[in-house]
Amino acid sequence: MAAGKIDQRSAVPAYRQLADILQRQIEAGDLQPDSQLPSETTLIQTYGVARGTVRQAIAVLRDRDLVVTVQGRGTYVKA
Amino acid sequence: MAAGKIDQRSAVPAYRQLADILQRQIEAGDLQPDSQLPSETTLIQTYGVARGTVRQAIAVLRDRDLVVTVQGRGTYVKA
DNA sequence: TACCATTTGTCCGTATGTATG
DNA sequence: CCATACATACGGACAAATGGT
Repeated sequence: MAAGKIDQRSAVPAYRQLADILQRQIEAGDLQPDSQLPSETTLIQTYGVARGTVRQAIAVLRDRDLVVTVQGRGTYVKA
Repeated sequence: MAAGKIDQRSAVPAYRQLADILQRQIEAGDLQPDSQLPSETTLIQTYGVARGTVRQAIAVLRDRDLVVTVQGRGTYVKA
C-alpha cells in the first residue's frame, strides 16, 4: 500500500506529487492495466487536495500516455 | 491557418493579443457562429499563457459582443 | 420510456507566491 | 511601487456522458 502523501510545503507542486504517486502505483502493478483509477472525488478525499489539483495530476498521466479518460465513465490505466 | 502567436516582448498585453487573434478567427469564419470556442484549458496550452490571461481575453470578446459564455458549458460565437 | 447516481468537462471567483519591466 | 503575467491551489456551480434501475 503505502499510498504516499502530498507534502504541501514541498517545492514540488501538489499535482506533480500526485501524478508521481499514481505513476508509481501503476508501475508497481498496484493499478492494473485496463483497470479504473479512483474517481476524482475519491482522490480528493484520499489525498486532501482540490479537484483542480487532481485533474491536473491526471492530465500529466495522460501526457505521459499512461492513462485514458472517458467522460461519464472514468480514467483507465492503459493496457 | 496561422493561428497567431503571442509575442511576450510586445508592448501590447498578452490578453489583448489573444483577444485579437480570436476575433480574427471569428471574422475569418474559422470559428463559426454558434460554435464553441476552445476551452480555457485548451487555449492555455495552445497559446502558452496563464488562465487569468485567457479569461481576460475572453472578457474582451464579451465586451466586444462577439461571444457569450455559459457557465458549465463554454463560450460561444454569437450568431 | 423515464429517472437517477456516478463521473468527467467546463466555467466562475478568489487567493497566494514569483518574476519581470 | 506598480502593472502584467505566470504558476499553483482552493471551492463552488452547472453541463454532459455513462450506466443502471
